[in-house]
Amino acid sequence: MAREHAVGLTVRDVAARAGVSPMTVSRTLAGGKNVRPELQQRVWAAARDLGYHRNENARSLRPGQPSGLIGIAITNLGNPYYGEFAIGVEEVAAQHGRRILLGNSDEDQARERQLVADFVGRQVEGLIVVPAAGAKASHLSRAELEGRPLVLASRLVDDVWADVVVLDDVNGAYQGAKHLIAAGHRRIGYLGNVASVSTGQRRFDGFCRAMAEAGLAVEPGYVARQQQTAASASAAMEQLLRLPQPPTAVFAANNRNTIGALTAIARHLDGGAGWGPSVVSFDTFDLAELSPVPLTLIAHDARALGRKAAELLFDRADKGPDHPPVLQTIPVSLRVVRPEPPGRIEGAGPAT
Amino acid sequence: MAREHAVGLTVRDVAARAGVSPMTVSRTLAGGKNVRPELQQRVWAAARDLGYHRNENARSLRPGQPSGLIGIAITNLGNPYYGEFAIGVEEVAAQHGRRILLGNSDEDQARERQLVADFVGRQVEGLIVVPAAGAKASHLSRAELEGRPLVLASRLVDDVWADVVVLDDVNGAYQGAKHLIAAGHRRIGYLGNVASVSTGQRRFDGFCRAMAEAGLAVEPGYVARQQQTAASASAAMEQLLRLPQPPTAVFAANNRNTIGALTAIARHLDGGAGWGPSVVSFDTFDLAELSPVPLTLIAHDARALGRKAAELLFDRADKGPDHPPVLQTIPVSLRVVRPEPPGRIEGAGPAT
DNA sequence: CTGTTAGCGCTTTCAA
DNA sequence: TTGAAAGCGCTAACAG
Repeated sequence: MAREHAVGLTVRDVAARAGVSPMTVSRTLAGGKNVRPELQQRVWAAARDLGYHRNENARSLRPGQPSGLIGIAITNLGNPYYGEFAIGVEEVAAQHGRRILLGNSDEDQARERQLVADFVGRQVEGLIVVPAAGAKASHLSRAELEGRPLVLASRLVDDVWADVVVLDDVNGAYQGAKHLIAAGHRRIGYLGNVASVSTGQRRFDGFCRAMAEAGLAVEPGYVARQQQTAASASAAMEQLLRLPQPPTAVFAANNRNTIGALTAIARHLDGGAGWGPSVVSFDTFDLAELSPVPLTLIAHDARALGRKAAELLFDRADKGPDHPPVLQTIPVSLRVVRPEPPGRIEGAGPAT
Repeated sequence: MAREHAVGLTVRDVAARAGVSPMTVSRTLAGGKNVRPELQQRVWAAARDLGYHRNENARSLRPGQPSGLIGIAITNLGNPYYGEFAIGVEEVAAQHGRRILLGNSDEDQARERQLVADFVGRQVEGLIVVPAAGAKASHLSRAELEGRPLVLASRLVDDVWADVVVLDDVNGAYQGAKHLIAAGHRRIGYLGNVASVSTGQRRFDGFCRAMAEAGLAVEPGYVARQQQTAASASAAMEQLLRLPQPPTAVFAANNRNTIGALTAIARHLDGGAGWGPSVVSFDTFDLAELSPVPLTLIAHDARALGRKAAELLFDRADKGPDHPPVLQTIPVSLRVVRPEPPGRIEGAGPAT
């Protein structure tokens, strides 16, 4: 228990204490292959007494030795969706004995580029990137990554050679829009992400497909696709509510847009309006049950997305870099939180 | 532009290409002190053409060289509160050119211990830890950390020599409870965290103080302090609602408990009950505006908490390890989201 | 201003 | 089964 203010201990310190050579210490700590059990005991005891921690950086300096690090770049950790995603990655990484190097790109390409470069400099064994809006392939090329495996998560980027795991965006949005149409809605608004984010485009595509199949036009005046925050989504929703003929339902393409929409709708109702539009939301979120209007979620498991991303990374390490890229899709499912009351739509609309 | 599948490039490769010595490359990349501008140009060009990334691990191997890494252990990244916290830390760390090594302890002491040990092995320059429930001082001792600075965030741990940044838990809870009492409430329930988490204890203390000052007893039947998840909080709230004399108001000591409580209350109201208890919530959360009952938040800035934690860490690096530990408090403030209608309490309670 | 030498902590040879 | 030597990529310290 003579654990002093230990700093800068090395294998040699442990070796000296155990009365063996540094190599015996190294071998023991690496698993003990070809080391007499008795010596192993001595080494472990010495390491414990001294409070020795193997220097992982020095260890990975040797070529062929893995660094044990995985780099993750996320656009917005404050979004619980990405928080769950990160947990999923971390879970699988920890199972494989790897640690997470985390960066928040804040939806900024320059920052993302910087993060990726730094991850490479730190010898990460692989990268998992949720690409920022408008991110290009250049800083994600194989050359730039020095051959390290890359997994794109949640969002796609053109012309990048990488494994990809995304939600079933197109189909999910299609199902969600169909759900509204089947309930009788004809005037349907759309609140979504910028098109430079692949989910923004894919979900809008699914929405449009359902509308087209039903013979409904996607009115530009009902579409707002620039909202990255709940606050701006709330403002966009208010615009829709102020229209002479507001939509009877709204498709919100992610949790920030849904939260903004519901906030605006609640304010609207508190203001005395007796009526508010139904909502379909891509993504789940807390307190969905409190929705004052009919609400259906396009639900999915963000943690599973993170787990799958990490699994793809480790799979790639096994398969080698030359197998063709994999594209995995995480399923989504409709979850009706507050059903549409019968006959609601016929009488829908603002009091005139 | 001859950027090939570059892997394992070293200063020597760059030096060869630039026609200089490795030291000139090193000096240039380190800022260019005492290197002729012309040579610097050549070096940068060579590095760019080759796609060279400096090996940060090798760089930090040299004693005195900082690793550029900060370790963070968080209990639950999926909680947006901690997501915001992590962003705050990352922001400040990035400003200082440091990168984040992140681990999710999942409220598990063993996992936290493992994370901390690994962070030390990776030569982090400092650690920021949100201690898991019941975490003890042993694995956070100065010896165990080999003298690295430690900041405890959000929660306290006894007998740990570390800087600390916490929310103003006691006073916040006190103000929140007083707010309910001032509104006329006498039967007040409490939903909170386990006492082995310092916030759980501190917030309960503040609550009790306000109750005592008002001459009100804290009825054990109205107190539930074992909920770590929204689901269990919801169940606890249902219990309270089923009491013959349910509380007219509830103090929820964190966001998970509030979300559970509001969910249960909403279900209760949907079930036809005309009445539900008022709520005061420690922590903010999305969609608070949708609360069906009077709601006041004890609000604070989780990102600021993260920023402050990182600042304390860098301050400590300047001040040296022997200055006495600092305890910083992040202020909180009451925010009325849905006010108490006048005369509500007199008639409160279940229909009999 | 530039280059050479040496060594950070660890582990892969290779020899005993 | 154990140890000695060498070297991973980088940069202080010291020449030149």
